[in-house]
Amino acid sequence: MEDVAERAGVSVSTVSRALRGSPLVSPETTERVLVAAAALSFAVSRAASSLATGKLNRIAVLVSGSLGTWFNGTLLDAVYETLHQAGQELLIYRTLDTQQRDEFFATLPARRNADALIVASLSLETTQQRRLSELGMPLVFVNQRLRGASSVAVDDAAGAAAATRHLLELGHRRIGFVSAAHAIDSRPSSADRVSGYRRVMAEDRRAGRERVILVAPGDDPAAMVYPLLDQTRPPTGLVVESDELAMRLLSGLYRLGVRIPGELSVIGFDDHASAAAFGLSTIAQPVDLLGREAARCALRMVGANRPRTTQLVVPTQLVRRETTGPPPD
Amino acid sequence: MEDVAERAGVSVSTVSRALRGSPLVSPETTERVLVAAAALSFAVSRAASSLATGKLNRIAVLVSGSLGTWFNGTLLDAVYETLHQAGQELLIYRTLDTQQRDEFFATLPARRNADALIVASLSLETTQQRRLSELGMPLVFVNQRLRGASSVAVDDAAGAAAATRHLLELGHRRIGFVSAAHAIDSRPSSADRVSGYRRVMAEDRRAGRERVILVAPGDDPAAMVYPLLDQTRPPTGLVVESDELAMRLLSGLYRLGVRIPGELSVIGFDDHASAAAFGLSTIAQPVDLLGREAARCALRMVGANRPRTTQLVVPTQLVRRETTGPPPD
DNA sequence: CTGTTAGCGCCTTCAA
DNA sequence: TTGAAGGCGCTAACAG
Repeated sequence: MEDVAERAGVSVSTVSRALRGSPLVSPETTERVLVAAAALSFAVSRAASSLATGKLNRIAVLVSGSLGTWFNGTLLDAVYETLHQAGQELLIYRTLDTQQRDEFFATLPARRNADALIVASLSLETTQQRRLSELGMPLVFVNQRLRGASSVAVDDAAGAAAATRHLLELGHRRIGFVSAAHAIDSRPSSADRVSGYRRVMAEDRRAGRERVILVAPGDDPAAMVYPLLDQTRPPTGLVVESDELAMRLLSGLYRLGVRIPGELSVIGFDDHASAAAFGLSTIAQPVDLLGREAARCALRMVGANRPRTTQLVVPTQLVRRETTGPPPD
Repeated sequence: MEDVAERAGVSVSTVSRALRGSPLVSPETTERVLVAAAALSFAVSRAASSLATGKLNRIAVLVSGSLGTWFNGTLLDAVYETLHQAGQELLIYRTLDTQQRDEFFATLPARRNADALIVASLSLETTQQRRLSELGMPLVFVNQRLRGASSVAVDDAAGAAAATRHLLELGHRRIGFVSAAHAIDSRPSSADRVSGYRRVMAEDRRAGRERVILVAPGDDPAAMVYPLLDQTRPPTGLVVESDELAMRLLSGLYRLGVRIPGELSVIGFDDHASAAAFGLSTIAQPVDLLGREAARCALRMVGANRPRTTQLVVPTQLVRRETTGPPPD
């Protein structure tokens, strides 16, 4: 910066100000500084700048599971977009399993290393929540509502309810729910979705008995569902927790020769990028909106002196495609 | 840090050393410092630390296109994994279109803001390459070989050649290549894949005339391919540039009633996460290996005083599934 | 509008 | 093995 100052014939303070476009510097001087900086291909050290100002201009996101997941990818993309427009950078933390998660909470690497932290879709224990609040930095939770904290969440229960009602309206009575029973890495959404299904099954007089089918991580969902179809009163419709699971189920059932939706209707949840190609009926979840709003919320809290917490719930939408139809007679 | 020093009854220098596990500090002192730091829930400011040492402990990745892409997601995941093990953080830059890319090259936000930059899969113009080398930081290119620079790349040409040969061996003679003709955001891989196909078609005496089918961004690939099947000498096999394109093509053809592989064999490229569900034969591309090696290479260059450049080419693998078979008689 | 003067919090000599 | 002193590069407050 000294070099630039010398070349432009001004002081370093002026260079500093000019480079940040301060109105306190005359246009001509600013211009001169910019030219000098370009000539020397100079760039401000963000580390030094951060040290002096106390602002990192960087927001961290903690995600659970692979970054390549449809959900995580879409979310990060939206977060990036919003942060980028605000001139902020994106720092990523990822935890794949409980061990990594414990490590994260033990060391809290985000502390003093970002201006805010967005916590995406992971169920936290009470101790972990407390640990986060000790962080002393703005926190935004995605898909998890916590008292006294900011959050943006999809209305999972309402979405699952809508899916269930969709099948009821098509004439289905025996409707099951298929869930992936992850212990680790379980999302709060998961529980909400089952409960939405349960509520409708309990309250709607048309509905038969509820039935939840748990699929363990390595299992083939089709192998779990297929035997049920031979029973005397088989389910005619299935609400599946996520599109990913639904697509695995469908491709398995197709191979076993099950006609969809002739014999069995299937509706997913997410509106995964590949769902359209599968013709999968589903409950669309606006993950990009989720990411955008989470980022906005974080930016807002960073800007404010006394940050206020806000809670936002975004709606889902039924997408009718080819895997749901009337039940067999 | 002062507080910690006081609480532990030592100087700040000792705290600094102890916190980084320096062997110059006696075990008891170290222990005392660690306890004090934990009690005060103190964490080192990376900004200050970076300013003093000149190391950011952060590596940036520049990706083109959405982070939610299968390729980008998988790559970032592998990069993250490797960096995390080495105690480095991941900073992300994304360019969606030419405008954003120009902006990136104009401002070079990564300069002095990361210890190294990994440039993932984008075709660079000569001026952009030069601009990057002016950055004065270690550079690693993914899927793009540049003279005098480090790179890790998939052998795209060999992969496409293997796909073509696979069809030839099944008995196909009239084999086409389907490509997505993106102008912007074109990956270097794209060109290599066509050329691998071309080479085999030219050199293998069994092969008929080559035929490249270009699909523009918004187009329905099935709509482009379907009319060809009515010609007198229709293609019986297609090598498709990417699994994503292949899956779009397949789902379209299924709807039009084309039997795969009865009437037409289709082979993709990537081994996309959903390829197995589609039963898609493909050329598997080890993107995770690519990411891991790119990160390792970056770490190596950051560690070295006089960084040496290295070039690595990783192989692909044929995955036979249900979309390729013998041609119709 | 511009220059001068102190730090920001940490790390690295150099001395003890 | 530990402490003291200076500086990393930038910004903010205060003069002018």
